[in-house]
Amino acid sequence: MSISRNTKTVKLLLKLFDKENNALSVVDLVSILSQEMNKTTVYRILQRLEEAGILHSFIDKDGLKRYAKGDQRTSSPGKQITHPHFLCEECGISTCLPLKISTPSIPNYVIKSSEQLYLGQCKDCQ
Amino acid sequence: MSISRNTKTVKLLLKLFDKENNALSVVDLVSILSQEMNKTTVYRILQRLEEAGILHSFIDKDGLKRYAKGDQRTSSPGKQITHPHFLCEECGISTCLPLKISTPSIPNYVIKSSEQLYLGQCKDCQ
DNA sequence: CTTACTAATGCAACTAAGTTGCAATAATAA
DNA sequence: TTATTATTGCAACTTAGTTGCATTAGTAAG
Repeated sequence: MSISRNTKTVKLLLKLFDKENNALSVVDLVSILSQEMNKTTVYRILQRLEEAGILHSFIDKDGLKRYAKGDQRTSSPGKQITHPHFLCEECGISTCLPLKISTPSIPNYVIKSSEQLYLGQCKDCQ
Repeated sequence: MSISRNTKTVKLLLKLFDKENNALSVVDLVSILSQEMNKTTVYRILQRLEEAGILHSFIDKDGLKRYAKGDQRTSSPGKQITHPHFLCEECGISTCLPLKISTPSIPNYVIKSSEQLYLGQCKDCQ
């Protein structure tokens, strides 16, 4: 499923993520795009881009939602192609980590997906 | 470091967590204790209990803060005794998982701690 | 190219989580 | 018993995110 209408605002957000390799918080995106579109529009487009599998999201250490490029939807129920995220405690930059996640098997629990956030220092902050 | 004053409200929260083995959201705690204390007090006591190493916290899937029994403070800088948490997508119950977390080593990144949330079904919801 | 349909947008008002300042209260130590 | 000061309650505030609705603008059909 792709986005049904290729509007000016959708194009702007796609262009922004085209050259952005980090995970951006919605708050940042609203701020960056404040001259170009309404905050409600930012929220709604991000939601659609995630449903379309163009972006994926996660909650960071502060409870803020962040978006990054790539698909993380459930392809088949209970199986999620997921990866950990990194958040630099110094500069606040956040990235996707290209690692496979091995889901542990725990008695009495059925684990369907996971959210993993690693905290520390990025390359530039060491 | 322990809590400096053993007030009525602190006792109530300690008693609540004494018989509670799950991780409770602050929102739930404020609601449960609404007759006994002000929501600001709940927030502040939870913060102090975490600083004292009596409780630890994490952010759940919805970006809400949850608290559970036990210490998760950094004993020595860069070393955190941490464990994953589980959140049942059916009933919303959340627990600590008694698992060791193996921190991956990734080139260019210094990883100091991690937050791991597993989602799925708990024993009662299968 | 024009028209009709309706997804998408902007705006204002709202909800909900969490925070802050300050005066009043109540643990605790002396 | 008193003095000190940590803690509390309250009200007002901040901020992330949502909702309803009228207006606008993609898109497909003719």
